[in-house]
Amino acid sequence: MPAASDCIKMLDSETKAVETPEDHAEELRLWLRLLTCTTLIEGEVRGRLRQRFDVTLPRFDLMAQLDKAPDGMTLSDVSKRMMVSNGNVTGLVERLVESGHLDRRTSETDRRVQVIRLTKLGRAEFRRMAAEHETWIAALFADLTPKDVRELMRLLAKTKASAQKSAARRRP
Amino acid sequence: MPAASDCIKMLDSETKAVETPEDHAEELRLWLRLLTCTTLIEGEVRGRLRQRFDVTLPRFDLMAQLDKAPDGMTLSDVSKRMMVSNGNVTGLVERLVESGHLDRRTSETDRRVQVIRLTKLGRAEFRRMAAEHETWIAALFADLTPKDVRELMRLLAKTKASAQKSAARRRP
DNA sequence: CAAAATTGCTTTAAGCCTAAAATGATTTCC
DNA sequence: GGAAATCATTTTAGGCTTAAAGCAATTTTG
Repeated sequence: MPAASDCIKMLDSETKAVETPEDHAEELRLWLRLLTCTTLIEGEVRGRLRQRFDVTLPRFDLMAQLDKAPDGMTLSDVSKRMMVSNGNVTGLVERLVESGHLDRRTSETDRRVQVIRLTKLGRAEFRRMAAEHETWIAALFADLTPKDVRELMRLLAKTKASAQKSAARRRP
Repeated sequence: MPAASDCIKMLDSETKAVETPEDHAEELRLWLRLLTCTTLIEGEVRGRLRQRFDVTLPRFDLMAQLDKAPDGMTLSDVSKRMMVSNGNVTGLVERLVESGHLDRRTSETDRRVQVIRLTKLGRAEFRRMAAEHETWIAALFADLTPKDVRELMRLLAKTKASAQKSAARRRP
């Protein structure tokens, strides 16, 4: 019985627009599971950063971006990389400059642009946190074999590409 | 050269505590990719919910939980399911009761407990949104084959279990 | 039974986040 | 050269989020 109805559905979808709504329950379940995994790990990391270093996850993330860019980044760059809104970055940077972790200066060539860098203090603190952070992540993924990790990387790359394509179709 | 140092490292890790910090760059990259995928999809869903239905993602998520529980849930249940703080749920529920989507009543048997349900309006609106939501998710995952989906489900289940185990070790 | 602990929820303070509008600087294009 | 468009950032308004403290109601325990 299920096999038969499947066949009919497939035939329909190969010929013409299907009236019966397609079943996408599997994709939905996949999305919820993906979200659960991320929320779980993110919450754990957030809590540990607060406990151990009294720092928030967004601040850590921002410093991580800057650590990879010794020559600094513009706010727009950061915003794109972190996939958050522009206004969000403004506030985060404000607080991190205030606390002495970031250095912010206006570009010489374009007075619209702000370039931000880690200060010596900021870099030192970030490195200290990052080292520990890496062990937390390793522990959280500890039960995955190297093969699992590779396979997940591959499938998530495919997922990212698929999602980007779909998102781009609406925002060209 | 890299092979030799790998051997040394492996020997070390099989015999005694290693002085040299282990390399967990792969797990770190995996985590970042997982986070990217989730952020990407979540942002897309958030934007569409706002555009099409003028509703926020947290509200939609809360209604989704209640739609699966016709007899209602307590705030604690919701909080656990959604993996958010208690105080967060209080505010969300307040606004959804206000807008007529939720019904909230104090339990007969335990006056600490609040039971919330979808109203007729809430359920109708949610169903309408959920139907469309499902097609968005399907589109975002469209390039994955059924086999990819199955494999991702499996690996994410393993990831979730691993993360839960690791998280539980620190919060028993 | 009454003190102590737990449970369910709310409040508070601080910060995060978005979308949209506003501001100011730079380019583009007649 | 100057109007128009674009770009980088900030501001605004509203909502989300957390951790921690607080308040009742209930359960546990001596």
